[in-house]
Amino acid sequence: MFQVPTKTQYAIRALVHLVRTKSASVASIAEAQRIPLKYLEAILGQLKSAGLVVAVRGRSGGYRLARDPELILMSDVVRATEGEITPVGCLDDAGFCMVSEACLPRPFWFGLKRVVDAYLESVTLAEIAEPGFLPAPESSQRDFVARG
Amino acid sequence: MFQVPTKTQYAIRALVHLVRTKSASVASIAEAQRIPLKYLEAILGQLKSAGLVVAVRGRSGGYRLARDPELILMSDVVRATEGEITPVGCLDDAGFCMVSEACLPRPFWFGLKRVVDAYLESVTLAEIAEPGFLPAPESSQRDFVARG
DNA sequence: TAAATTCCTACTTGGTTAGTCTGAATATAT
DNA sequence: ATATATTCAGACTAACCAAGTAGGAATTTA
Repeated sequence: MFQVPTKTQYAIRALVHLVRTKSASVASIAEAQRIPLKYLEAILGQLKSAGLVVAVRGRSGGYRLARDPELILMSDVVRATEGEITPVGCLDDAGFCMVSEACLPRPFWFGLKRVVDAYLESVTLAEIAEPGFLPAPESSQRDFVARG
Repeated sequence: MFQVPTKTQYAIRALVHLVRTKSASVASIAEAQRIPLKYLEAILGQLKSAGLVVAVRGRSGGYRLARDPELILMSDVVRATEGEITPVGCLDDAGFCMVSEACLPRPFWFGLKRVVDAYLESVTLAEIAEPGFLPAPESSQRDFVARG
């Protein structure tokens, strides 16, 4: 569960690379990060469409970040490669599950979405690119749900 | 991203059903929860292997919870249907990504795993089966990561 | 002994992910 | 100018996995 697609992993690695090199061609990123060249081309295209990177075409062109990495949230990146986070369909559509007990689980899924979203919004690209970044040792998630 | 497989959704719905009915046949659960019969059979088999439910074979048999729903964590359920939560392969194997900057993102993924795990462990089946269950309105996830 | 049930194994099917291929458009270095 | 290095675009393919089916065997009770 929660297997993150390689596309997103590649995207993040590429962006981290750009944090450190300022500017780089697809080929150089692909080699340094061992990402299939043509695949990475497509991925950077998506990141460009999402406004996270800027491309310079032609000889001695390449990619660079569209803004400071402190201003790029990981939620931005994930949204760029995969769209919104919706653990379960019934968070959008209001079909069967609204009616019966079948959708008692709905608030639970919604809580999961909130927790994941909050985490992704709490981390910036700049932080990831910094070698010292570490998750905190201990804390209970318990406070993030209220009982009815 | 984070699309939860229907198998897991079905598993949870089935378990919630068992919280409320005490005991039920696959057929009755399948009908009430609109889950494909044969598929649900397989799913309940997994839940049984995981020790979450108990089966009674033969006529007037069925399934019931193996223990009180207060003692069943949602992490138990998810683990039963999908195994461990590993957003990214390199959280297990220590290959390429350990070496170079390629795996600067690793702590980030680890943090995600921790956040999700913590949430799933913070909610019990009993709570989900209760109509009043609701995620809390506001709180920052920021406290769950430390900067290096 | 018939009916209702769990259990087991194999199969099918559709969609998604991951990646390739070919080549066009564009800009620069020389 | 022209060769070269790059981004860009779209179709295509292969492999995998989720989702669900099919058929029947094993088991227990009414």
